[in-house]
Amino acid sequence: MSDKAVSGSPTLEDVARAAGVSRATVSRVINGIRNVDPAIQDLVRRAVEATGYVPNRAARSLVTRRADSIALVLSGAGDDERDLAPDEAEGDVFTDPFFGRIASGVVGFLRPRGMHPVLMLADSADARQQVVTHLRQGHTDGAVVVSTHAKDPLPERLAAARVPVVRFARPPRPMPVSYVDLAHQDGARLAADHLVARGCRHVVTIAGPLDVPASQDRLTGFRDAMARHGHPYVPTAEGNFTQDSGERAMARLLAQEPALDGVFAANDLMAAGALHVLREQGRDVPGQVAVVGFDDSSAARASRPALTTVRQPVEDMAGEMARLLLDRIAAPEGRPTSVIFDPSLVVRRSA
Amino acid sequence: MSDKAVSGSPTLEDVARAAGVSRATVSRVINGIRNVDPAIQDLVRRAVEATGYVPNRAARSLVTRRADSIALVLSGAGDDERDLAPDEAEGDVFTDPFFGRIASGVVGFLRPRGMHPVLMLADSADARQQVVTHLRQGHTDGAVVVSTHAKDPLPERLAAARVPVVRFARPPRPMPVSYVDLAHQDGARLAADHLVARGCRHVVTIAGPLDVPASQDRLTGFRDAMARHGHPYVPTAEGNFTQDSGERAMARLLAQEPALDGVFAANDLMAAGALHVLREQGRDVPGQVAVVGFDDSSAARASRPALTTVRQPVEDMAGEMARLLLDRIAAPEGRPTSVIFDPSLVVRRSA
DNA sequence: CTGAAAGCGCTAACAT
DNA sequence: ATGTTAGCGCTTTCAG
Repeated sequence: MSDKAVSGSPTLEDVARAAGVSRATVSRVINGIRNVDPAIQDLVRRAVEATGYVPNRAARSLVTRRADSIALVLSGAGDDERDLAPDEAEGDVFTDPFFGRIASGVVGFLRPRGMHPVLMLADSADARQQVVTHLRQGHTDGAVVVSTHAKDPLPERLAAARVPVVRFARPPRPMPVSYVDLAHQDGARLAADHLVARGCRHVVTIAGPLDVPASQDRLTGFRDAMARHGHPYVPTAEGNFTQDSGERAMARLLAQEPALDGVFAANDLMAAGALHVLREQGRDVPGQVAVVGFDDSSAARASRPALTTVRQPVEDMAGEMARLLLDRIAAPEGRPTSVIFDPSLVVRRSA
Repeated sequence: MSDKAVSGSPTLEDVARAAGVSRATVSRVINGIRNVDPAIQDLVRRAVEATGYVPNRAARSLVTRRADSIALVLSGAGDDERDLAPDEAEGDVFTDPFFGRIASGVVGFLRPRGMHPVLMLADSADARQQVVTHLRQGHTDGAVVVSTHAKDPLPERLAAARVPVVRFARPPRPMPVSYVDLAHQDGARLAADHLVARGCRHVVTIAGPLDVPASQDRLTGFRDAMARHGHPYVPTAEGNFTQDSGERAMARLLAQEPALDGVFAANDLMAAGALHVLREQGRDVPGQVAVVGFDDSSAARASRPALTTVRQPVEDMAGEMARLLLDRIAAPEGRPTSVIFDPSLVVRRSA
C-alpha cells in the first residue's frame, strides 16, 4: 500500500498519466460508467492501484452537488425549550436504549455502501434550525429522523424545505413524509393472546403517553384483543415510557385491582418498573402475576425475571429507513413510502 | 427567510455583487479575517443577510483541504473477527450505556461550533480498514475513538497514518496518542472509604476484565485503599463488565465468603447483577450487604435499590476529547496530550 | 485595505 | 469509445 500522505494524494490527472489516457476516461471507469473498452478499464484500474489513488470527495461533491452522506437526527423536545440543563436534555435522548439500536441499524446498512451517517441532535429550536440549514446547504443529502416527542416540528420543516426525509414511526398528523413503523396493534394482540393463554383472568395495562400514535395503537390493539377474549374492560394507567412512570402506574393499578394476575406494559422500561413494584408488594412474578413488556430492549434481558416481551426489530427498521432514504435521494420526485414491520413475541421468564 | 432551493443557492459572487465589492472581500469577512474596513464589513454582512447566503462546504474543503468535520468511531473486537452475527456485534457496541453518553458529550461540544460528528463503527478488520481509508482521504479531519476492547489496533493505525486521534482511556501499551481518562484508582478509593465508613467488615470486589487498564486500576486502587483501612485481603472475582458476569461473580464470592457485608463492583452493570443474586439469596441490600458500583450509568438509577456508585463524568470527558482533537487538528505537530478527570461518589440506596 | 486571477480535483457536456 | 473543455464555489497569493 502506498504511504503517501493526504497532502500529496494522487489525483485523477496522475492516474490518467500513468494509464496513458485522459482524465475523463479514468473518471468513467471509477464511476462505473459503461462505454469503456474493457482493456482500457483494466489499464486504468491497474494505474489506480499503482498510484494509490482515492477520489477527493470535496471535488466530486462540488460538481455533482451531492454530499454522498446522510444525517441521522435525533429530535427531542417539542416547540418549546424544556427547562433542563443541556446535558440532561441530551443525556435524555441518547440514553434511550432505542438510540443504540437505531444507530446500529443505520450504520449496518450504510457501511457496506461506504457511507457513514452524520449524527445530529435537535433538541431545541436553535438546534433544529441548525439542522435544517445544514441539510438545505446540501452538506448531507437527506435525513433519517427519530423524534422522541409526539409533535416534533422538524420532519415537517425538513420536508417543506424539500429535503429527503424518512421518519421512524408514523407521524401524529398525516403529512407527506416517508416512514417506517411497526404493526403495534398486532404486537399488543400477541401480548394479550399470551396472557390469556397463560390463564390470566384479571389483566391490566400500563399505556404509554397517549399523544404518541404508537401508544394509542398498542392500547387499542390490546383492548380489542382482550375484548375478543371475553374481557371487555381492561384497567389502564398511563405512563410516559420511563421506569419511574411504570412504577407509579403499577402502584395505582394494584390499588385499583388488587386481584390482578397479568400486566401488559407498553414498553420494557415501564414493565421493569412494574416488576419492581410487584416484588416490593410481595407478588411473585411469574407465579402470581405475569408481566409482558414491549420492544425487547436491553432492559428486557436485564430484568429479573427476564421479561417476556413483544419484539420490535428496531435494527431492521432503522436499516430500512436508510434504504428508503437512499432510494428517495436517487429519485426525489417519488411519492412518500412507508414500510410496516411485524412484531414477534419473545417469551422469557416473566410471563 | 429566503425560500431558495438548494440548487439555486446564492454564491459568494452574488453576495459580492449585492454588496458592490469583490468576492475576495466577502470571503475575508465571512472568515473573520481582519484588515477589512468596518464599514465594508457591515455592508457585506447585510448583503449576506439579504441574499440568504450560506457557504458551500465542498467548495471550501476543496481549497482548504480540510473537511471541518470529525469522526466518532466506536471500535469493537480485537484482531480477529468474533463469531457473532453482524447484528449482535453491532448491538453489542451501541447497546453499551456508555455509547449514548459519549455521543452526547461529543455532540454537545461540537454543536455550538457548527459541527457534527460522523458516526463510524469499526468492529471487524474490514471496517477498520474502511475507517482508516476514510480518514486518510480527508473526509474527516480526525477521530475520537472509543475502543471497547483492550488491544484494539485502530488507534495505533490511525496515528501511524498521521491522522489526528484522541482516545477514550489510556492505551494498554504506551503509544503517542492523546487521550482522556478517569482517575480510576481515586474512584475505587472513594468506594472503599465509603464501604468502610459504613462499617463493612467483610468486603469483596467484582473486578472488570484484567486486560483492560481501567479494570486493573480500579482493582488496585480498591485493594490499596482497603489495605490502608486495615483490610489487606479482599476476595476478588473477575467479570467482563456484563450483568451476567456480575451475577456469576457474585455467586462465587458468596460461596467463598458467606459472611460478606460489602461489595464493590467495577461497573454498574455487574453491580446490578450482584444485586439480583443477593436478593435471590435472601440478603437484604443495603441492610445486610452494601453494594457500590462504578460509572453512574443509567443502570445505577434503574436498579432497585438504586446504586450508590462512583461517577465517571463521561459526557464531560467526551466533550474534552472533542476539544483536544480540534486543538490537535489546528496544530498537528504538537505532542500528544492527556486529561484525567476526577471521579465522585454518588450515594443512593444500595450503600 | 481591496481587487484580480489562479487554481483546488472532479464531472459532464460536447466533440471527435 | 475516448478526449477536450468548461466550470462547480471558494480561498489565497499577488498587485495595486
